[in-house]
Amino acid sequence: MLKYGYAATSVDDICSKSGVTKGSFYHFFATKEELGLAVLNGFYEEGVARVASGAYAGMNDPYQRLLGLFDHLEAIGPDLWRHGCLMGNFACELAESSPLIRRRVAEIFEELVNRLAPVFRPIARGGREAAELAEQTLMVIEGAVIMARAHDDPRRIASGLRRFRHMIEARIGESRTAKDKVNRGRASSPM
Amino acid sequence: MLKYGYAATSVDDICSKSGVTKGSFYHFFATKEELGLAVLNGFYEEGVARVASGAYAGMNDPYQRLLGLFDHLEAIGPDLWRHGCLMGNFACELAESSPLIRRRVAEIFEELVNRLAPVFRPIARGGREAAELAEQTLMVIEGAVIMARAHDDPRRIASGLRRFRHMIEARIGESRTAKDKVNRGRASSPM
DNA sequence: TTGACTATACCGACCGGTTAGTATAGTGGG
DNA sequence: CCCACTATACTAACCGGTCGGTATAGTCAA
Repeated sequence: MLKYGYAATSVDDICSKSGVTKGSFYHFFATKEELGLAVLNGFYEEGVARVASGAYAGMNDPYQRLLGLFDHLEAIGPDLWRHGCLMGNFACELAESSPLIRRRVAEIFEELVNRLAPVFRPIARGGREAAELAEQTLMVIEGAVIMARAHDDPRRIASGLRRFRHMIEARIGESRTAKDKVNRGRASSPM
Repeated sequence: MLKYGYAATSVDDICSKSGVTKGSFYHFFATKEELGLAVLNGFYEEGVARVASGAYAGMNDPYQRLLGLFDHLEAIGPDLWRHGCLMGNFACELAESSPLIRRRVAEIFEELVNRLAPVFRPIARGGREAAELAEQTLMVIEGAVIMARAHDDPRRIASGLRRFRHMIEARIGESRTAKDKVNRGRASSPM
Protein backbone atom coordinates (compact mmCIF):
# COMPACT_ATOMS: atom_id res chain seq x y z
CA MET A 1 0.00 0.00 0.00
CA LEU A 2 2.93 2.26 0.76
CA LYS A 3 4.85 1.20 -2.34
CA TYR A 4 2.12 1.03 -4.96
CA GLY A 5 -0.68 3.17 -3.54
CA TYR A 6 -4.07 2.43 -2.08
CA ALA A 7 -6.02 1.77 -5.27
CA ALA A 8 -3.33 -0.43 -6.81
CA THR A 9 -3.21 -2.69 -3.76
CA SER A 10 -6.07 -5.17 -4.02
CA VAL A 11 -7.72 -6.93 -1.14
CA ASP A 12 -6.89 -10.23 -2.85
CA ASP A 13 -3.19 -9.32 -2.88
CA ILE A 14 -3.26 -8.35 0.78
CA CYS A 15 -4.95 -11.62 1.68
CA SER A 16 -2.66 -13.90 -0.29
CA LYS A 17 0.53 -12.14 0.89
CA SER A 18 -0.49 -12.24 4.52
CA GLY A 19 -1.82 -15.78 4.33
CA VAL A 20 -5.44 -15.08 5.18
CA THR A 21 -8.51 -15.75 3.14
CA LYS A 22 -10.93 -13.14 1.98
CA GLY A 23 -13.61 -14.42 4.33
CA SER A 24 -11.33 -13.86 7.30
CA PHE A 25 -10.36 -10.45 6.05
CA TYR A 26 -13.91 -9.24 5.86
CA HIS A 27 -14.60 -10.72 9.25
CA PHE A 28 -12.14 -8.25 10.79
CA PHE A 29 -12.54 -5.30 8.45
CA ALA A 30 -15.86 -4.05 7.17
CA THR A 31 -14.32 -2.40 4.10
CA LYS A 32 -11.00 -1.91 2.38
CA GLU A 33 -11.13 1.69 3.62
CA GLU A 34 -11.20 0.45 7.21
CA LEU A 35 -8.05 -1.55 6.60
CA GLY A 36 -6.47 1.56 5.11
CA LEU A 37 -7.28 3.40 8.32
CA ALA A 38 -5.73 0.62 10.42
CA VAL A 39 -2.58 0.56 8.27
CA LEU A 40 -2.37 4.34 8.55
CA ASN A 41 -2.56 4.21 12.34
CA GLY A 42 0.07 1.48 12.41
CA PHE A 43 2.40 3.54 10.24
CA TYR A 44 1.86 6.56 12.46
CA GLU A 45 2.57 4.70 15.67
CA GLU A 46 5.69 3.06 14.29
CA GLY A 47 6.91 6.44 13.07
CA VAL A 48 6.30 8.12 16.42
CA ALA A 49 8.15 5.31 18.19
CA ARG A 50 11.13 5.57 15.84
CA VAL A 51 11.33 9.35 16.11
CA ALA A 52 10.89 9.35 19.90
CA SER A 53 13.65 6.75 20.31
CA GLY A 54 16.35 9.31 19.46
CA ALA A 55 19.08 10.30 21.89
CA TYR A 56 18.08 13.98 21.55
CA ALA A 57 15.01 13.44 23.75
CA GLY A 58 17.09 13.23 26.93
CA MET A 59 19.39 16.19 26.26
CA ASN A 60 19.34 19.06 28.73
CA ASP A 61 20.53 21.96 26.56
CA PRO A 62 17.47 23.02 24.57
CA TYR A 63 19.54 24.01 21.49
CA GLN A 64 21.41 20.72 21.60
CA ARG A 65 18.09 18.92 21.82
CA LEU A 66 16.72 20.74 18.80
CA LEU A 67 19.82 20.04 16.73
CA GLY A 68 19.79 16.47 18.03
CA LEU A 69 16.26 16.03 16.70
CA PHE A 70 17.49 16.91 13.25
CA ASP A 71 20.49 14.60 13.60
CA HIS A 72 18.10 11.83 14.47
CA LEU A 73 15.65 12.59 11.66
CA GLU A 74 18.48 12.66 9.14
CA ALA A 75 19.74 9.34 10.48
CA ILE A 76 16.47 7.41 10.42
CA GLY A 77 14.63 9.26 7.63
CA PRO A 78 16.06 7.51 4.60
CA ASP A 79 15.16 4.13 6.07
CA LEU A 80 11.86 5.07 7.72
CA TRP A 81 10.47 6.77 4.61
CA ARG A 82 12.30 4.57 2.08
CA HIS A 83 9.06 3.77 0.30
CA GLY A 84 7.32 7.03 1.08
CA CYS A 85 5.16 8.35 3.90
CA LEU A 86 1.69 6.87 4.21
CA MET A 87 0.23 10.12 5.49
CA GLY A 88 1.54 11.95 2.46
CA ASN A 89 0.52 9.20 0.04
CA PHE A 90 -3.01 9.00 1.40
CA ALA A 91 -3.36 12.77 1.43
CA CYS A 92 -2.38 12.80 -2.26
CA GLU A 93 -4.44 9.85 -3.41
CA LEU A 94 -7.50 9.81 -1.18
CA ALA A 95 -8.06 13.37 0.05
CA GLU A 96 -10.98 13.92 -2.31
CA SER A 97 -12.38 10.39 -2.40
CA SER A 98 -12.21 9.19 1.20
CA PRO A 99 -13.18 11.85 3.75
CA LEU A 100 -12.60 9.33 6.53
CA ILE A 101 -8.97 8.78 5.69
CA ARG A 102 -8.35 12.44 4.82
CA ARG A 103 -9.63 13.49 8.23
CA ARG A 104 -7.49 10.94 10.03
CA VAL A 105 -4.40 12.11 8.15
CA ALA A 106 -5.14 15.71 9.15
CA GLU A 107 -5.57 14.59 12.75
CA ILE A 108 -2.25 12.75 12.69
CA PHE A 109 -0.45 15.79 11.34
CA GLU A 110 -1.95 17.86 14.14
CA GLU A 111 -0.81 15.31 16.70
CA LEU A 112 2.70 15.31 15.27
CA VAL A 113 2.85 19.10 15.40
CA ASN A 114 1.85 19.01 19.06
CA ARG A 115 4.48 16.38 19.83
CA LEU A 116 7.25 18.23 18.02
CA ALA A 117 6.44 21.81 19.03
CA PRO A 118 8.04 21.70 22.51
CA VAL A 119 11.44 21.00 20.94
CA PHE A 120 11.16 24.22 18.94
CA ARG A 121 10.02 26.29 21.91
CA PRO A 122 13.51 27.68 22.76
CA ILE A 123 13.81 29.42 19.38
CA ALA A 124 10.15 30.43 19.10
CA ARG A 125 9.27 34.11 19.39
CA GLY A 126 5.49 34.29 19.33
CA GLY A 127 3.16 31.94 21.15
CA ARG A 128 2.25 30.00 18.03
CA GLU A 129 5.68 29.93 16.46
CA ALA A 130 6.92 26.71 18.00
CA ALA A 131 3.96 24.90 16.46
CA GLU A 132 4.53 26.65 13.16
CA LEU A 133 8.16 25.60 13.07
CA ALA A 134 7.12 22.03 13.84
CA GLU A 135 4.60 22.18 11.01
CA GLN A 136 7.22 23.59 8.69
CA THR A 137 9.46 20.66 9.60
CA LEU A 138 6.71 18.21 8.66
CA MET A 139 6.27 20.00 5.35
CA VAL A 140 9.97 19.71 4.62
CA ILE A 141 9.89 16.02 5.48
CA GLU A 142 6.89 15.38 3.20
CA GLY A 143 8.47 17.38 0.41
CA ALA A 144 11.81 15.62 0.84
CA VAL A 145 10.11 12.22 0.77
CA ILE A 146 8.43 13.09 -2.52
CA MET A 147 11.71 14.32 -3.97
CA ALA A 148 13.46 11.15 -2.81
CA ARG A 149 10.80 8.97 -4.40
CA ALA A 150 10.88 10.91 -7.66
CA HIS A 151 14.65 10.55 -7.88
CA ASP A 152 14.62 7.00 -6.50
CA ASP A 153 17.20 8.03 -3.91
CA PRO A 154 16.27 7.96 -0.21
CA ARG A 155 19.39 9.95 0.66
CA ARG A 156 17.56 13.03 -0.58
CA ILE A 157 15.46 12.85 2.58
CA ALA A 158 18.57 13.42 4.69
CA SER A 159 19.97 16.17 2.47
CA GLY A 160 16.66 18.03 2.39
CA LEU A 161 16.49 17.90 6.17
CA ARG A 162 20.09 19.00 6.46
CA ARG A 163 19.43 22.14 4.45
CA PHE A 164 16.44 22.98 6.60
CA ARG A 165 18.56 22.37 9.66
CA HIS A 166 21.02 25.03 8.47
CA MET A 167 18.19 27.54 8.50
CA ILE A 168 17.24 26.45 12.01
CA GLU A 169 20.87 26.83 13.06
CA ALA A 170 20.79 30.44 11.86
CA ARG A 171 17.76 30.97 14.09
CA ILE A 172 19.54 29.38 17.01
CA GLY A 173 22.39 31.85 16.52
CA GLU A 174 19.94 34.74 16.70
CA SER A 175 18.17 33.30 19.75
CA ARG A 176 21.47 32.79 21.55
CA THR A 177 22.67 36.38 21.04
CA ALA A 178 19.26 37.72 22.01
CA LYS A 179 19.39 35.67 25.17
CA ASP A 180 22.95 36.83 25.88
CA LYS A 181 21.80 40.42 25.68
CA VAL A 182 19.09 39.73 28.23
CA ASN A 183 21.56 37.93 30.46
CA ARG A 184 24.06 40.75 30.17
CA GLY A 185 21.33 43.24 31.02
CA ARG A 186 20.66 41.20 34.15
CA ALA A 187 24.39 41.28 34.87
CA SER A 188 24.71 37.52 34.72
CA SER A 189 27.79 35.85 33.28
CA PRO A 190 28.08 36.36 29.53
CA MET A 191 29.51 32.86 29.04
CA MET B 1 -6.37 12.32 -12.29
CA LEU B 2 -5.20 15.16 -10.08
CA LYS B 3 -8.17 14.90 -7.76
CA TYR B 4 -8.60 11.16 -7.41
CA GLY B 5 -5.24 9.73 -8.43
CA TYR B 6 -4.00 7.81 -11.43
CA ALA B 7 -5.39 4.38 -10.63
CA ALA B 8 -8.82 5.67 -9.63
CA THR B 9 -9.25 7.57 -12.90
CA SER B 10 -10.43 5.13 -15.54
CA VAL B 11 -9.93 5.46 -19.26
CA ASP B 12 -13.70 5.14 -19.69
CA ASP B 13 -14.26 8.13 -17.41
CA ILE B 14 -11.68 10.20 -19.25
CA CYS B 15 -13.29 9.37 -22.58
CA SER B 16 -16.86 10.10 -21.56
CA LYS B 17 -15.97 13.33 -19.75
CA SER B 18 -13.93 14.65 -22.65
CA GLY B 19 -16.43 13.54 -25.26
CA VAL B 20 -14.26 11.08 -27.14
CA THR B 21 -14.77 7.41 -27.70
CA LYS B 22 -12.37 4.73 -26.67
CA GLY B 23 -11.39 4.01 -30.24
CA SER B 24 -10.22 7.60 -30.66
CA PHE B 25 -8.42 7.54 -27.37
CA TYR B 26 -6.38 4.48 -28.23
CA HIS B 27 -5.66 5.94 -31.63
CA PHE B 28 -3.72 8.76 -29.98
CA PHE B 29 -2.39 7.02 -26.88
CA ALA B 30 -0.93 3.54 -26.87
CA THR B 31 -1.55 3.01 -23.16
CA LYS B 32 -3.06 4.75 -20.16
CA GLU B 33 0.48 5.33 -18.93
CA GLU B 34 1.22 7.34 -22.07
CA LEU B 35 -1.77 9.56 -21.36
CA GLY B 36 -0.48 9.98 -17.83
CA LEU B 37 2.80 11.20 -19.25
CA ALA B 38 1.01 13.67 -21.52
CA VAL B 39 -1.14 14.98 -18.68
CA LEU B 40 2.00 15.33 -16.56
CA ASN B 41 3.73 17.37 -19.25
CA GLY B 42 0.65 19.53 -19.66
CA PHE B 43 0.51 20.18 -15.92
CA TYR B 44 4.19 21.04 -15.89
CA GLU B 45 3.94 23.47 -18.79
CA GLU B 46 0.89 25.20 -17.37
CA GLY B 47 2.64 25.50 -14.00
CA VAL B 48 5.77 26.99 -15.55
CA ALA B 49 3.69 29.48 -17.49
CA ARG B 50 1.77 30.53 -14.37
CA VAL B 51 4.91 30.89 -12.27
CA ALA B 52 6.81 32.73 -15.00
CA SER B 53 3.95 35.20 -15.49
CA GLY B 54 4.70 36.91 -12.17
CA ALA B 55 5.72 40.56 -11.95
CA TYR B 56 8.90 39.56 -10.05
CA ALA B 57 10.53 38.35 -13.28
CA GLY B 58 11.15 41.87 -14.54
CA MET B 59 12.47 43.37 -11.31
CA ASN B 60 15.98 44.79 -11.31
CA ASP B 61 16.91 44.54 -7.63
CA PRO B 62 17.89 40.88 -7.13
CA TYR B 63 16.55 40.79 -3.54
CA GLN B 64 13.28 42.35 -4.63
CA ARG B 65 13.07 39.76 -7.38
CA LEU B 66 13.60 36.91 -4.96
CA LEU B 67 11.01 38.24 -2.54
CA GLY B 68 8.71 38.94 -5.47
CA LEU B 69 8.94 35.30 -6.50
CA PHE B 70 7.61 34.30 -3.11
CA ASP B 71 4.88 36.94 -3.28
CA HIS B 72 3.84 35.47 -6.59
CA LEU B 73 3.98 31.85 -5.42
CA GLU B 74 1.88 32.71 -2.38
CA ALA B 75 -0.61 34.48 -4.60
CA ILE B 76 -1.10 31.76 -7.22
CA GLY B 77 -0.26 28.66 -5.15
CA PRO B 78 -3.62 28.06 -3.44
CA ASP B 79 -5.35 28.17 -6.82
CA LEU B 80 -2.69 26.43 -8.93
CA TRP B 81 -2.30 23.50 -6.52
CA ARG B 82 -5.88 23.54 -5.25
CA HIS B 83 -6.28 19.85 -6.04
CA GLY B 84 -2.65 18.90 -5.49
CA CYS B 85 0.47 18.78 -7.62
CA LEU B 86 0.60 16.13 -10.30
CA MET B 87 4.36 15.71 -9.95
CA GLY B 88 3.96 15.03 -6.26
CA ASN B 89 0.95 12.78 -6.72
CA PHE B 90 2.62 10.69 -9.40
CA ALA B 91 5.83 10.45 -7.40
CA CYS B 92 3.78 9.11 -4.47
CA GLU B 93 1.53 6.74 -6.38
CA LEU B 94 3.59 5.53 -9.32
CA ALA B 95 7.27 5.81 -8.35
CA GLU B 96 7.59 2.07 -7.82
CA SER B 97 5.16 0.84 -10.47
CA SER B 98 5.82 3.06 -13.49
CA PRO B 99 9.52 3.77 -14.08
CA LEU B 100 8.59 5.84 -17.12
CA ILE B 101 6.49 8.31 -15.17
CA ARG B 102 8.85 8.32 -12.20
CA ARG B 103 11.76 9.28 -14.45
CA ARG B 104 9.80 12.05 -16.11
CA VAL B 105 8.81 13.48 -12.74
CA ALA B 106 12.46 13.48 -11.68
CA GLU B 107 13.38 15.22 -14.92
CA ILE B 108 10.72 17.87 -14.40
CA PHE B 109 11.94 18.56 -10.88
CA GLU B 110 15.46 19.00 -12.24
CA GLU B 111 14.21 21.39 -14.90
CA LEU B 112 12.32 23.41 -12.31
CA VAL B 113 15.41 23.64 -10.12
CA ASN B 114 17.41 24.95 -13.08
CA ARG B 115 14.73 27.51 -13.89
CA LEU B 116 14.42 28.73 -10.32
CA ALA B 117 18.08 28.67 -9.29
CA PRO B 118 19.07 32.01 -10.91
CA VAL B 119 16.61 33.86 -8.70
CA PHE B 120 18.38 32.49 -5.62
CA ARG B 121 21.87 33.32 -6.93
CA PRO B 122 22.18 36.66 -5.05
CA ILE B 123 21.92 34.96 -1.66
CA ALA B 124 23.86 31.83 -2.59
CA ARG B 125 27.30 31.31 -1.06
CA GLY B 126 28.72 28.18 -2.68
CA GLY B 127 28.44 27.35 -6.35
CA ARG B 128 25.72 24.75 -5.82
CA GLU B 129 23.76 26.65 -3.22
CA ALA B 130 21.42 28.53 -5.53
CA ALA B 131 20.25 25.20 -6.96
CA GLU B 132 19.93 23.76 -3.47
CA LEU B 133 17.77 26.66 -2.32
CA ALA B 134 15.60 26.23 -5.39
CA GLU B 135 15.25 22.54 -4.61
CA GLN B 136 14.43 23.36 -1.00
CA THR B 137 11.70 25.67 -2.26
CA LEU B 138 10.21 22.87 -4.35
CA MET B 139 10.26 20.62 -1.30
CA VAL B 140 8.42 23.20 0.75
CA ILE B 141 5.84 23.60 -2.01
CA GLU B 142 5.27 19.85 -2.27
CA GLY B 143 5.06 19.53 1.50
CA ALA B 144 2.69 22.47 1.77
CA VAL B 145 0.47 21.04 -0.96
CA ILE B 146 0.20 17.76 0.94
CA MET B 147 -0.59 19.60 4.16
CA ALA B 148 -3.23 21.67 2.37
CA ARG B 149 -4.84 18.58 0.92
CA ALA B 150 -4.81 16.76 4.23
CA HIS B 151 -6.51 19.69 5.95
CA ASP B 152 -8.72 20.44 2.97
CA ASP B 153 -7.56 24.04 3.05
CA PRO B 154 -5.56 25.45 0.11
CA ARG B 155 -4.59 28.51 2.16
CA ARG B 156 -2.04 26.31 3.91
CA ILE B 157 0.00 26.44 0.71
CA ALA B 158 0.40 30.19 1.09
CA SER B 159 1.10 30.07 4.82
CA GLY B 160 3.72 27.35 4.40
CA LEU B 161 5.43 29.38 1.71
CA ARG B 162 5.26 32.50 3.85
CA ARG B 163 7.06 30.81 6.71
CA PHE B 164 9.79 29.64 4.37
CA ARG B 165 10.01 33.14 2.95
CA HIS B 166 10.77 34.48 6.44
CA MET B 167 13.80 32.20 6.56
CA ILE B 168 14.88 33.45 3.15
CA GLU B 169 14.43 37.04 4.37
CA ALA B 170 16.83 36.31 7.21
CA ARG B 171 19.34 35.13 4.63
CA ILE B 172 18.81 38.26 2.58
CA GLY B 173 19.59 40.30 5.66
CA GLU B 174 22.88 38.43 6.09
CA SER B 175 23.74 38.77 2.41
CA ARG B 176 23.03 42.48 2.44
CA THR B 177 25.28 43.22 5.41
CA ALA B 178 28.00 41.01 3.96
CA LYS B 179 27.77 42.94 0.72
CA ASP B 180 27.80 46.27 2.58
CA LYS B 181 31.03 45.27 4.26
CA VAL B 182 32.58 44.52 0.88
CA ASN B 183 31.31 47.82 -0.50
CA ARG B 184 32.62 49.74 2.47
CA GLY B 185 35.99 48.03 2.07
CA ARG B 186 36.00 49.23 -1.52
CA ALA B 187 35.16 52.72 -0.20
CA SER B 188 31.93 52.88 -2.15
CA SER B 189 28.87 54.63 -0.74
CA PRO B 190 27.39 52.69 2.21
CA MET B 191 23.82 53.64 1.26
C1' DT C 1 -21.11 -34.98 32.91
C1' DT C 2 -23.71 -34.16 29.16
C1' DG C 3 -25.90 -31.96 25.40
C1' DA C 4 -28.20 -27.79 23.56
C1' DC C 5 -27.03 -23.24 22.40
C1' DT C 6 -24.10 -19.29 21.15
C1' DA C 7 -20.18 -16.42 19.73
C1' DT C 8 -16.22 -15.97 17.13
C1' DA C 9 -12.98 -17.22 13.61
C1' DC C 10 -12.51 -18.73 9.27
C1' DC C 11 -13.13 -20.58 4.49
C1' DG C 12 -13.42 -20.20 -0.60
C1' DA C 13 -16.78 -20.06 -4.24
C1' DC C 14 -19.29 -16.65 -6.17
C1' DC C 15 -21.52 -12.00 -7.52
C1' DG C 16 -22.24 -7.86 -10.34
C1' DG C 17 -19.67 -4.55 -12.07
C1' DT C 18 -15.34 -2.34 -13.82
C1' DT C 19 -10.79 -2.44 -15.78
C1' DA C 20 -7.34 -1.61 -19.67
C1' DG C 21 -7.02 -2.75 -23.99
C1' DT C 22 -8.58 -4.82 -28.85
C1' DA C 23 -11.05 -5.85 -33.13
C1' DT C 24 -13.54 -4.25 -36.65
C1' DA C 25 -16.48 -1.70 -39.40
C1' DG C 26 -17.33 2.55 -40.76
C1' DT C 27 -16.86 7.85 -42.14
C1' DG C 28 -15.62 11.91 -44.30
C1' DG C 29 -12.28 15.28 -46.13
C1' DG C 30 -8.33 15.75 -49.52
C1' DC D 1 -9.27 5.96 -53.60
C1' DC D 2 -6.98 6.72 -49.35
C1' DC D 3 -6.08 7.16 -44.76
C1' DA D 4 -6.50 9.61 -40.46
C1' DC D 5 -9.81 9.29 -37.39
C1' DT D 6 -14.18 7.60 -35.02
C1' DA D 7 -17.65 4.53 -33.17
C1' DT D 8 -19.13 0.42 -30.97
C1' DA D 9 -18.96 -4.06 -29.52
C1' DC D 10 -16.12 -7.01 -27.29
C1' DT D 11 -12.62 -9.67 -24.27
C1' DA D 12 -10.50 -11.52 -20.30
C1' DA D 13 -8.83 -10.38 -16.17
C1' DC D 14 -9.66 -8.25 -12.03
C1' DC D 15 -12.18 -5.46 -8.53
C1' DG D 16 -14.46 -5.00 -3.70
C1' DG D 17 -17.63 -7.29 -1.33
C1' DT D 18 -21.12 -11.20 -0.08
C1' DC D 19 -22.68 -15.60 0.90
C1' DG D 20 -23.70 -20.09 3.01
C1' DG D 21 -21.43 -22.94 5.55
C1' DT D 22 -17.83 -25.01 8.90
C1' DA D 23 -14.62 -25.43 12.90
C1' DT D 24 -13.76 -24.47 17.52
C1' DA D 25 -14.41 -23.09 22.01
C1' DG D 26 -17.09 -21.41 25.78
C1' DT D 27 -21.49 -21.18 28.59
C1' DC D 28 -25.08 -22.91 31.21
C1' DA D 29 -29.05 -25.61 32.57
C1' DA D 30 -30.50 -30.25 33.70
